[in-house]
Amino acid sequence: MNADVAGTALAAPSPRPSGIDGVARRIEETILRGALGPGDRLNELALSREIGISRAALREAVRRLEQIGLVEVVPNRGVVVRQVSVKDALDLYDLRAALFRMAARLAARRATRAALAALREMNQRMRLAAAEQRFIDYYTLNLDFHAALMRTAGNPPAQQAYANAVKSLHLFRRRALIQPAQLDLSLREHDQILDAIAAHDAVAAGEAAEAHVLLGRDRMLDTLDDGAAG
Amino acid sequence: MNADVAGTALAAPSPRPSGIDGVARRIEETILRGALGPGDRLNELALSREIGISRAALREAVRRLEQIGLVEVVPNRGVVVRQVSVKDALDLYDLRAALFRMAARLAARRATRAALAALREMNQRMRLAAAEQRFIDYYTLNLDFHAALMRTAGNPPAQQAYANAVKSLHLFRRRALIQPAQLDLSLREHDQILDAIAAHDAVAAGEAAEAHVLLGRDRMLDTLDDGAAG
DNA sequence: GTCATCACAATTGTCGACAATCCATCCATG
DNA sequence: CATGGATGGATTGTCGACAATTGTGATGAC
Repeated sequence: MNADVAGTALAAPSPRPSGIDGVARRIEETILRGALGPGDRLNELALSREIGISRAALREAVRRLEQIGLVEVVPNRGVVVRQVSVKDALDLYDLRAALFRMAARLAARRATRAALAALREMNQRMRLAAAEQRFIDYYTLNLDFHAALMRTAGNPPAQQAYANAVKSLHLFRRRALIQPAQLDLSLREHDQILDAIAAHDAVAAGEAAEAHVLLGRDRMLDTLDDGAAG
Repeated sequence: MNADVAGTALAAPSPRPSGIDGVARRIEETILRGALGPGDRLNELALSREIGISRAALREAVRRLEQIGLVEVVPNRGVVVRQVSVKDALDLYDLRAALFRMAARLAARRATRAALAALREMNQRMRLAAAEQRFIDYYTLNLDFHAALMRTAGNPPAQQAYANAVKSLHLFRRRALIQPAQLDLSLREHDQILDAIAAHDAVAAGEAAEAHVLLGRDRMLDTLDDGAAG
């Protein structure tokens, strides 16, 4: 995760959907998987050679990533993977809370029985993963659950804003370190959201969803304090 | 607002902050001011010649606009100014409502006396513009008021998401047609939001802000129905 | 020994040209 | 006359090269 590691970062043979979109997604995956960490610099020439495209195409892709918030562009000095401060992370949690509340409210009105069942099943799989201490699976399933709920809301711009916020939060250093005891809390909060949606209670669903994200923020802050204190 | 008008659309001598950012903003202004309307095609060669830059630079700028949601890119077929359907507009209103609620809640806790005073003054100027039937001024001031409140919340990613939603809504055909009688309602809703912020009542401020946007959505829908009926 | 100046290497910004694709038109054929 | 395919123009996709800027290291003056 040192600076200027572009030369070795992109070895993974992702299926590459051609075009700028595919290139952008490929760099995005590389950043999100941690091969390129916050603060790392993106050398345009090296990166383009690595991927096998021209600099012009690479630059177009990078502009998209800039708008998403994954990288910062300093004129005449290049692009670096964005550094997400604690303040930034808190802002992103607040944003996520607002969007998730909105989605839950809409889902309470719009969710089909099939969509609700799918959400319930995802939550069950999360519960299983937690019980078996498969924390990485739990983490992935958790992302999927939230994304699925956002999709159920049927509001594409909100869905995209939420997805962008999640991506930026990936760049926050001190994530992970989930404390197993807290997984049960989180799962029960999911149940509350789903129960409210099943009852078509938009207000309750919204409040539960908002609270869930904000409690997640608090749990993140706790691990931060622990890390600083111990 | 016909198709393929790129050749004459950008005559306005905007102050051009150099770099991709300036180019993107310039095209954005052109679209938002209506010189390029929804569905219009952007000819890369003509546009780049018009602005006085190369196609490569233009394409980088356009990629940003795509991520914002102002244009759609169809592979091998070019970019067109996005068409915002009624469904899209409703989604954007819902998104705005959620973000505006969040901002008002935060502002109730964070707003300084000076910021609140500034918001109050903007609202007064809106009242004056409404009284004098300067509807265009009113419209601009209204945008400024909302943007200022979002800024006061101190949450940059939310602020940007809100700004993007507003820009996309500009592309919605049937906006404008504000009915003067509704301006008073909107102004009083602003007062309610500001009163709640002044009282540091986050819950009331949030509810008032959310209601304000959703009522604005309803008012927009009314003019739509009128237009269809009459 | 410290600081200012200058030249060089590295990287980004910009550009024009070539290749690939799409669309409209025209022509041949049933 | 309708339909399918070929052809040409126009537009987008991609690329490599050149110009401009920045950072770095060496050199010299105080």
